[in-house]
Amino acid sequence: MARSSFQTSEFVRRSNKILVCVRLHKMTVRTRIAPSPTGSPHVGTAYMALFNLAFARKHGGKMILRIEDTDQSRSTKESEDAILSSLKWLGLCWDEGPDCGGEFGPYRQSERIEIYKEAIQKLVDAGYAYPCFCTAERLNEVRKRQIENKETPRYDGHCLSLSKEEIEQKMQAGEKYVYRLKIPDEGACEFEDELRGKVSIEWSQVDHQIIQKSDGFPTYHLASVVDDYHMKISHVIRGEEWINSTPKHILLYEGFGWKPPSFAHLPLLRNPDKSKLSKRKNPTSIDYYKDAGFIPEAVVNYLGMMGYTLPDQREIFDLEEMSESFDIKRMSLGGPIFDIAKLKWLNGRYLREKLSPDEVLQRMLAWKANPEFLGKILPLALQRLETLSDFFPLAQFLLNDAPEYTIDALAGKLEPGIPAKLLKIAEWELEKISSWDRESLSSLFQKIAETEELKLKQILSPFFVAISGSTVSLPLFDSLALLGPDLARTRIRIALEKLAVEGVGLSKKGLKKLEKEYAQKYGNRID
RNA sequence: GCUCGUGUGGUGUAGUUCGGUCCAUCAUGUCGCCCUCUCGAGGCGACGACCCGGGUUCAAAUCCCGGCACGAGCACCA
Repeated sequence: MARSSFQTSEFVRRSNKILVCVRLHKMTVRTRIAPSPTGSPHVGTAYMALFNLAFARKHGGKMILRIEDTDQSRSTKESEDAILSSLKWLGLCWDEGPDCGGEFGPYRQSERIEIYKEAIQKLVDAGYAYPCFCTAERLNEVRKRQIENKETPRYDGHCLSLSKEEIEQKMQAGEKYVYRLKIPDEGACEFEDELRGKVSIEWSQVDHQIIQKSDGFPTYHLASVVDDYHMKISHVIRGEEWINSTPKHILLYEGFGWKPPSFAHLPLLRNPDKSKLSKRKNPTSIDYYKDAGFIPEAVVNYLGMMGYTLPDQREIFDLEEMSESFDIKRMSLGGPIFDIAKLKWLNGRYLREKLSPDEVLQRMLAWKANPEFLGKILPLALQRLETLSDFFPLAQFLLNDAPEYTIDALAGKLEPGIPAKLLKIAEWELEKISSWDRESLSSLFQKIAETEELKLKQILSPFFVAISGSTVSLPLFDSLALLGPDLARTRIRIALEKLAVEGVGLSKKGLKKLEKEYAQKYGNRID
């Protein structure tokens, strides 16, 4: 009896060991998120991070964070820092990354340039890539003609016919060039998507993608494939927006002679009008949700229920609970609409069910009810105080999500249409400022006043209302500075929407006209 | 425009793999009622959906075909 049970357990032990070996050897799950540090931390990044994490955790694997900063003109260190700290705030933590290192670093693409150079040479040698000397003018012309002929715009392979001598000559002459991926002339690329099954895309639809820019930096496609391979990524879980370029990636793996990872393309978060979530229509910055008083647990929980349900349909869960039973096949494929009303409900439940009153108090203190923040408001309010009790009513708009006001207050005494125009211009101009402080904000509005040939005082009234809810309030520029870019922008957007529903906003035509006028007076927009 | 992807109430979803147990689940939202000093929270209830048209079948949300709608991609951006 004792002996046989010993044998049994010995057998189980041994076969477990074998199983574990097989898993470790073949199946070590490694997923990644690869944000590009070109703006404020996006909820979509958090969404992808959450599912990559849940998948990795479920399979006892790791998630890697890699910074994709190959666009040197747009990438900033501030943005990188902001993204890392926002993800940390949410509690979505990575096992390897630029801040904590790891076995397969560096984790910032700008620090891996040599690896890509070598990789591209390998591709050229293998006949998968070639140099291209075409000018932007020629490319534009080709594209124009193709669109006229209703074809998918695509490089025509012009430089493919260059001889070795011609190439050498051009390079020696110092002509600018890029490297392109050579796409097969016919057939289709078929690949397996973990969620959607077989996907087939004709090669004729795929462009001869530039894989190295003329500044010597690789593009996303090349860099991410090379890094995913070197970082031993087993499962690429990313947004649906990448499906159409997956053939390029598969071809790159083939060119290198590497085995591609599995791919899973998740649906994209949507605006209420079903378009891809964008800051024009919805707050997309993680910082907005933090500033507006949401707590990280609720935000993560909410993102988790976008497209996913636990097997028992429970709605309140954390990352750990989600990971335990996580099955990527349970994802819904329709793009979920990011519904702030439901997020608020969920956040409320966390506040009253998951946290104790004392914990809620601590959160509030850490959030804005602290000496530092209130201390910054006080100097602005002081001249306006007669009693201590005057303070909070004055400061209210700096502590709440958004103020309330009437459309009449917003429209003010300005001519109809002017408030909307000013708000829109400011929205665009605010995208351009490099640092969000009193000085920059002040000069921004001075500039608008000058350009629009109005007095500063005149243009400011709609902003006072949009930001504070009243024309009688604390100084605007200081208030904006304290509010931060995300809350401020959202308030301007809300004001614009209010004007639009009242019929005194910008019509489609008006907006087009304003866009042109803006480009002329203020230069190009950044979106 | 071309290509790919996706379609269950206003919104998030279960059910679709292997057709019946689905005159379709749960939640949110809106409205109403109860509780309560008000409001809120909580409880209860109502409203509201299988994109459309064919086909297969005794039986279709589920399988097949054809439409339609929506989204994404089509950059020296990622």
